[in-house]
Amino acid sequence: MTRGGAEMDVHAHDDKLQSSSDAQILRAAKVKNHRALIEATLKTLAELGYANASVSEIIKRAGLSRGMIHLHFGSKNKLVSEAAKHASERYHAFLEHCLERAGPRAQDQLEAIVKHDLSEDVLNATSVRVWYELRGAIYFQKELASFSDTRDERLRCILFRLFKDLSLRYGDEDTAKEKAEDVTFAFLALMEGMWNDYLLHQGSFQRAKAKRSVFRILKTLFPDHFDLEGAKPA
Amino acid sequence: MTRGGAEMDVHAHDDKLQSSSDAQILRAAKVKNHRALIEATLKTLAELGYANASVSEIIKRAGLSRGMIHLHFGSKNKLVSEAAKHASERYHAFLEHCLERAGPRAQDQLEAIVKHDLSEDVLNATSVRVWYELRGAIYFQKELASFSDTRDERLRCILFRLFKDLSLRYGDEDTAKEKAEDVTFAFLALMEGMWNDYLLHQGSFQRAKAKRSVFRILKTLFPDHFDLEGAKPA
DNA sequence: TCAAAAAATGGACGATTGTCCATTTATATG
DNA sequence: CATATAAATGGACAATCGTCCATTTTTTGA
Repeated sequence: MTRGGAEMDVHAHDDKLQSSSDAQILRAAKVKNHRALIEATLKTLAELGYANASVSEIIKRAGLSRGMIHLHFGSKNKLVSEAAKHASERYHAFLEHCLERAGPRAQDQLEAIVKHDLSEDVLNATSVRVWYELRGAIYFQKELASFSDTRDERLRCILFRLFKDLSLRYGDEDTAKEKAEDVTFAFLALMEGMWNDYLLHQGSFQRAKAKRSVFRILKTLFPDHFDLEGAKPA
Repeated sequence: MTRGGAEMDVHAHDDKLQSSSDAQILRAAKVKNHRALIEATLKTLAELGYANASVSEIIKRAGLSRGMIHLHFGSKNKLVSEAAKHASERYHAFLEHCLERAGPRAQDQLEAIVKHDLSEDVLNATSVRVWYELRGAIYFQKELASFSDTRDERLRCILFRLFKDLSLRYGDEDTAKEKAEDVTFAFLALMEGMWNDYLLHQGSFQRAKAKRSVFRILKTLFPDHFDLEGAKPA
């Protein structure tokens, strides 16, 4: 943290001779505007989509002037990257929070993940739209991949561990491992598919139905550990 | 079909006095160019995404001149709509073909749907990218929804019928219906999630693994009718 | 309090967007 | 073959894009 936090790194046209000491100075207004730009970017992505999220629309929502994007981030693409990073970190942090709050058993942790992914904090019009747009934009703005990739990989690892833990109660090591692999893959696809469905049918999407649907799959896979409401009580 | 096929409807600035008889004349070159524009649009969407699929890029791929889009479709948005319609119909037609070819049992039909959705004809870089881009674009080009909506609804009905058919072998009418509802919902989400995953990890995506994953879920739900390879033989 | 430094502004810039139309080219019919 | 009509062309057009920078405004420190 000697450099005062990476988030304050203003773009450097020639970053060979970064005038060291100056970087320490943090003015409150600057960091506020920095964040305002990121929030405005996410807002714009949600409201207009990546294709229509222009500099003009972003600064309009941020209530700042045109030059601020170049000043703070160097380019619009880099701003979008920072916004993606921010959104990813926020998702991740909330997920960790939910996992910590939940019980220690594998089925409790899994229930927490399902309920997290279908909660109004995560599955809402803004977040899901942003997620969809940024995902699509990875294709022609490769650096966006890094954020979602690390997060997805971490979630995948957690899920695999939990599913393997449960699967071992139903069979031997080898079959449990194979089962856990398949179920992890399917579970991730299932949750992402739910997000897609939410995006497409925001008016008629029913959280309760979605939840019951997921838990029915889990109940069928692990009948001793789940029912249609979630993890079975101890 | 008296008007020579709706696809030849050139935009009409004032369509009050459509000079009837002229519409009959179909020149081969015209319909060819019409199709070329639609194919070029899909190609551009796949290669550059919705955000970068400009008129210039589309006509470059079609090998035609700038004015053709306005001449044939009236506007770029209408061209994109027609392209979406075309892609949707192609998907639908191929699915129906697969269903007809498959055996009559519910498990055979379901196996056909899974294999169709994960086949190289459907799950390929071009088609999936186009699907993703058009889906996202629905948000700010509402008319795009109509095509995917009707198709999705039809698929949903087919799936529900098949799943209910199977579920009845495992329980009474009421529980079977509820199970079928949940499974239909989950199955659709699962397949869409697979498409998402394919899009994001085209390099490492494994069809076989995806297929096994889906069939494992189906096997767990309907153990008498599926194994890890697909429908159980008779 | 006042010069120096940092931060923010808003317009200029060339490039590109989608739309449209005056021409040109190709085809069909008398 | 000549003429009418359909089809295709490619540039003009205003609007908007992202980038950048000469200014102005604000804050800092002696």
